[in-house]
Amino acid sequence: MRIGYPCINRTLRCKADSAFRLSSYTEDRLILTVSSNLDCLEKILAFNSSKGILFFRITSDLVPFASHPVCKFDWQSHFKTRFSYIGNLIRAKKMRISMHPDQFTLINSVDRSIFARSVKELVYHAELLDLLGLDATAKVQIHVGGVYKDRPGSIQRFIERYGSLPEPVLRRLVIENDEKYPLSDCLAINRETGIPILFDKFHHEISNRGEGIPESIGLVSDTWDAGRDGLPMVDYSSQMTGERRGKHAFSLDERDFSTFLYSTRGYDFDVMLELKDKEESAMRALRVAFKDPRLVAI
DNA sequence: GGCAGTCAAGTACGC
DNA sequence: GCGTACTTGACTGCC
Repeated sequence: MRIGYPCINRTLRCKADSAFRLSSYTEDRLILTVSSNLDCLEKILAFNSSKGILFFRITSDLVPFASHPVCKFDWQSHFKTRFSYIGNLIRAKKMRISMHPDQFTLINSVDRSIFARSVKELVYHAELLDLLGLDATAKVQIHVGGVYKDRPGSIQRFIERYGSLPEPVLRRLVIENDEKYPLSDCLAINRETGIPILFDKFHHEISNRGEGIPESIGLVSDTWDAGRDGLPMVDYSSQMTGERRGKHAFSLDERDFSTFLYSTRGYDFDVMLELKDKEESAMRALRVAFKDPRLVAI
């Protein structure tokens, strides 16, 4: 088990997700921004490694507009050495990496042009992880997509479109249960496609068909090929008290996390903490999990 | 230098 | 049909 957090580090005074407006796009601006983002990514990874945080989600903004038609620049070749260097660092420290394209990436959109743009976006994510030299255990997670007032039809469209995705995307893509498509739907999609399921504990608590947390972890674990995909990934958050249902908590609820660790003790997986205070919660989670035999030691 | 409007992309929901 | 949440900051133009 590795423990991690997504995209942003609040301790270090640097950002790996600096971006700029489309209207101010120039090749020079892109090079400057990506260069600075990569420097910061390296600093974050070094920080994480020193704290025993071995799981990290790299921001989709690392290369702004990478999948947009405005970007004609061969950033892949230009930054090849930098990517390779950072990838070596990740592998040397035995860190796990994921990425999460945002809500605009939709495999099952009824609009084919949205699907086409989504494929470009997925290819960008896969290329980035390829440039880092990471194997297929580095995953790209997405949601199943929209419902479009026809759940069975939208699931079927996902399955059909999935089959047409390029191989570099297929080897990394995983789906995540959410309010719209709970675990049972994801499992049905897995049976047709073989796509691994990333279990989101928080979304599962909001939308489920009565499956308990340990049972669910067991079910999703079977969708990951240990040799190729690595350990299952799990997104962890809890409800912010007194807020709208579905709002992520600001910080780790140590008691809830401790209960979660205990109840899932029969399974091994990597945990991504989706909490606002990022590395702060990750470091607290590591202290909570200190004696857990699953924890990967640094 | 500071302020406030605005920012690539989509869906779903409430009014 | 429109505004807003999702999620959040920070870019950018303007004073």
